[in-house]
Parts: sequence; C-alpha cells; structure tokens
Amino acid sequence: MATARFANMPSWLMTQTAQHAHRLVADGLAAVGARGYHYRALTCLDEFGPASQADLGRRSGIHLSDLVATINELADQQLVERAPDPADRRRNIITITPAGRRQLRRLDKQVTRIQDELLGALSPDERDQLTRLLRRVLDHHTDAGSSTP
Amino acid sequence: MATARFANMPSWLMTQTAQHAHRLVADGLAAVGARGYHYRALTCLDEFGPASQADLGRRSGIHLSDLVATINELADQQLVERAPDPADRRRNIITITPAGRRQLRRLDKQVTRIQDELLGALSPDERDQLTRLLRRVLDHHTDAGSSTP
DNA sequence: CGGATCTCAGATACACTGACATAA
DNA sequence: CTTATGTCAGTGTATCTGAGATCC
Repeated sequence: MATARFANMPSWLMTQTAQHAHRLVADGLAAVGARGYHYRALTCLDEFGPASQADLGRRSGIHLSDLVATINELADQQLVERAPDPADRRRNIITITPAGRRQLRRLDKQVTRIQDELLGALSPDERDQLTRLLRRVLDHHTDAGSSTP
Repeated sequence: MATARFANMPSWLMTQTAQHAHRLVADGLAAVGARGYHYRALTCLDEFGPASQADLGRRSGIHLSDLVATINELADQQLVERAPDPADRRRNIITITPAGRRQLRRLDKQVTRIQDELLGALSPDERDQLTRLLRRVLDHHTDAGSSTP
C-alpha cells in the first residue's frame, strides 16, 4: 500500500505497525511454546493472584469461551492449576504454579527484547513520546465516557 | 488488562489502539456496505488506474487468493469491471466504474470522519507527532534493510 | 425465579499456504 | 521448460455470538 491516501492515515499506520508488533510478539512467545492468551492469563494470575475463570476473563480481557481452551492448554503444561471452588461449585479457581512463574519470566524476557526490535527506529525519547500518545488514545476509548461527560 | 506489565508496553498499546482503529473503520465501512479489502482495492484502482489482479495484489498488499473474492464482490455490485486482457489471455483487467468512484468517495468520507473519532484525545500537533512516529516505525520494518545496512 | 459460571459450537475478518490449469 | 496469472480449497489467529448445563 504505497498509496497517497494511506501513507499518513493514522488508522492505517496503527493497524500496520500493530501487525508487525503482533507478529514479533507471537513469534517470540512461540519460541517458548506460548501464545498471547497464555501470556495474558499468566500475567493476570501472577499480578492479581488466583481467580475464577470469570474474574480472570474480566481482568485479562479474554472471552470466557476462549479462556476455557487457554486454561486447558496451560493446565496441560502444569503452568496453572484448575481446582473446584468448595464455596461455589460453579466456579473453578485457577492458580499459577511455580512452573508457571518460571515460564512467565521467560515470556517477559522475550517480550521485553521484542520492544527493542519493534522500536529500533526510534530514540529513547521518541519511544516515550509514542508510548504516551498511544496510552492517551487508548484511555480515550476505554475510559467509557469518551464524549460529552 | 489493567496490569502493570502491559500499561506502558509499546507492543500492547499498538495492538490495542489498532483494535479500536480497526473496529471503528470496519464499522464505518460496513455502514456503506463495504469492508477493508474493498476500500483498499478501490483506492489502488483509483490512484493507479486499471490493473491486472496480480498488479493490484502487489499494490494493495492483498493476497491474490483473497483478491479473487474481493473482486467478485466488487463486480457483483458493479463497482469494478473485470475484463479479459486481449494482449495477455491469462490476465483480467480490473477497472473502477463511475459507481465505484462514488462508493469510494463515500468510503473516504467515512474513514476521514473516523480518524477524528479515533484521535479525539489528541491535539492537532500531537496527531502529527503520532503519525510521524508510527510512520517511522513502519518504514523501519518494511524498508527491507532494518538492521546493518 | 433471576443471574452467574463454565463449556462448546460456530461465525467473522484478515492474513497466509498449497495446489492446479492455463497461457506467456 | 520456466515463469506468471488467476482460481479454489484450506489453515491459523484473535475476537465475538449464541446456546446450553449447572449451580447460587
């Protein structure tokens, strides 16, 4: 797409750079046998502690339906444990295991390395600028009240 | 994803803002009965003139296999014309029709409007900054020689 | 009963792969 | 013979919809 219309169109630049970002991250995670959902789920379990699938879904932004498969895969690798909640028999309590934390450290390392590859064209100051601008764009659309408060 | 790890991670911010961008654009195009591939194809035909599907695929970045369906759909709506090339009987020459140009104007209008919605949080100067930074990130990854020239 | 929780089956859009017949 | 073109069938992934069973 070397067209005049797209060359400076923010939505286009966003989706294209995001595609590169996504591919780099996916490859980095795949190199350690994981994918995005695994990283997000493990991160939430690590930062917020054990949770039901419903809670985990809300925190990670992963759909409940997709979370089922994600947890299955993580449990197959013994990276998380799925245990019934004795206090509420509908619920599963998901807990990250020590092996899960080790894997999470590996994933963190990959992803950190990849930020550098992704932003190789920018100076540290410019990376900060970009991060802040994107942060504000994102907040504007997730802070619920985007218009007319 | 309100986690500390992701809050300022460029790759995450990129994919998330891109998701909003993509949804807004897709909705805007859908409101006029189109999707991304249609817009991209029509844009290239408008800016570069009639082309074979192979050329169109190279210019638009749409895979040849996907282009078949895209052209089918556009032709069904009489937005483009698919005619055999007398000089090379393997080829189809795709041409945008007057109705296609009218549709393209509608799509342009939608997409332009959406840039404003997408970047509502930023001042004009900041929008320029963001655009330039993303442009450089993208160029860095598409200019082939990303490392060691 | 209403509402939450988990599971499964399927749909969509975009990107990509492989195979094939036809023609240059 | 090799290469280019168009077509078809299928894969993979992130996201979301809808339905159903179970339990609070």
